[in-house]
Amino acid sequence: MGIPKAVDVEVVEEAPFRLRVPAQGDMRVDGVVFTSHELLPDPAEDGSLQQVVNVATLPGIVEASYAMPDVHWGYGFPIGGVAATDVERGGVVSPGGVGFDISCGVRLLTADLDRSELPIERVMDGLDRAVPRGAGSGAVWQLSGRAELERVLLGGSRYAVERGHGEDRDLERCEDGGVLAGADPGQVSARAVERGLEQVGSLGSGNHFLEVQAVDEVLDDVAAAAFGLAPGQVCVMIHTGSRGLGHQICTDHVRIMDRAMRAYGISVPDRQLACAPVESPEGRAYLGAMAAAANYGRANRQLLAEAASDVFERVTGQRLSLLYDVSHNLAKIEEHEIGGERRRLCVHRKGATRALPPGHPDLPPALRDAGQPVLIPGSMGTASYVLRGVVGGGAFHSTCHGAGRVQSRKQAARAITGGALRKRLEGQGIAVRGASARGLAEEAPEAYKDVDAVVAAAEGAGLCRAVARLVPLGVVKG
DNA sequence: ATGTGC
Repeated sequence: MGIPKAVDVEVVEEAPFRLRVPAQGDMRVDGVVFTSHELLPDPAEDGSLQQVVNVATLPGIVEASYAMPDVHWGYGFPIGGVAATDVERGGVVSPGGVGFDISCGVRLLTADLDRSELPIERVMDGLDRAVPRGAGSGAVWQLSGRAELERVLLGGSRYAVERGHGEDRDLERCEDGGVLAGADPGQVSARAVERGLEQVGSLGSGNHFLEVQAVDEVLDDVAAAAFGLAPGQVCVMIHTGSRGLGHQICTDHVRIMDRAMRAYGISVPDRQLACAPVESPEGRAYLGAMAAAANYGRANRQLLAEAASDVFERVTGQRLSLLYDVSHNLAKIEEHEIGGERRRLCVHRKGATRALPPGHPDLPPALRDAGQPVLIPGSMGTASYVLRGVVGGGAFHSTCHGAGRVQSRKQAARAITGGALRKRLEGQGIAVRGASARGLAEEAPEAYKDVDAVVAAAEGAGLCRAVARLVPLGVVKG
């Protein structure tokens, strides 16, 4: 990606955890970063602030080019970036604003068990056998061919439930009821299909994981009760996405848009911001393929959750119950008020989570009073969080998605060996299963920001409220 | 993130 452009931008701390970059040059709106100077990555090593500036030049962008407290350098857009464009006023959609792992997200399940009564080693041994992971193929489901894959692309978690992998209640506990509308399998290339056939129900690698966790601390009694969370309670968190299929779709459509941009008279400061009007053949094609990948990612998490639940039933006699499933890499068409008018916007969230406030009509009745659960996976061996949306929030009802990297994978692998890290985790009482030594080292906690500080910043910025802090008991990694 | 990389 090269060396970051030396940024010479004015950054104004206008409120605690709210830095503003006033529009200058080609910027159509200001940049707003919900963080402190301490959490902001060093511009000499990380290009994310420049990327916030670049995104502000996109046609049709409204309000501001936003970034969350876990912001860091990504492909075109920063990871932690939120940007909305006005569909009826030439607004664009950009695959770089979603990222390569389309619909990467998190699912949290609860067990009716206290950590003191959990036979963790036996559960971990069961999960070790039941959870396909690592690069390449190997998955819970074997699909018969393109026709069946298309049902996954159109149906998401709903199709998995129809096939007996879960129950109807699960769908109420998924963003969009488990299936994103508008999927168009016709826009998914043969190569993406080929990669997707053998990966439905697989974790992948990198920062993806399945963790057995316990509630360490309840921070909002009322919301925690509504979410079914109590101190000491055992939970399972699954963090994964759309695997090779989503990656291939992003690759394909970046190329298509890179070629098409000129015809629409669009110029961007970075080719990685390749984009096209939402209402153009290329824009619609991408959004159709993206929705297909989103549904693939949801079916993926549904199948892994069922596999984990089967293990819990065998070992403890209890199945798991779905608290919620969120995506943190997606562009969605949503209505928001801009300058006193309801507008149709294309909201890109890349490494950012939708966080609907209490009372929002899109929430299921059981969650409507408390607000949308927001699931924040911490880095390996550190805490994770459950947050909730708040009235008044900001950035089109969005908040952070995780700790956010501060070291590259290469830097992290240089700093520690996988073996040493495994020993350290086991010394902390965290069971580790099936991780490659290299993969483990790349995910060392010191390669990430402090998740407690990120959550404090998101709360301090008024984007969300913390509901519970979770700590890991065991981790399954690719 | 990714059948991991100029």
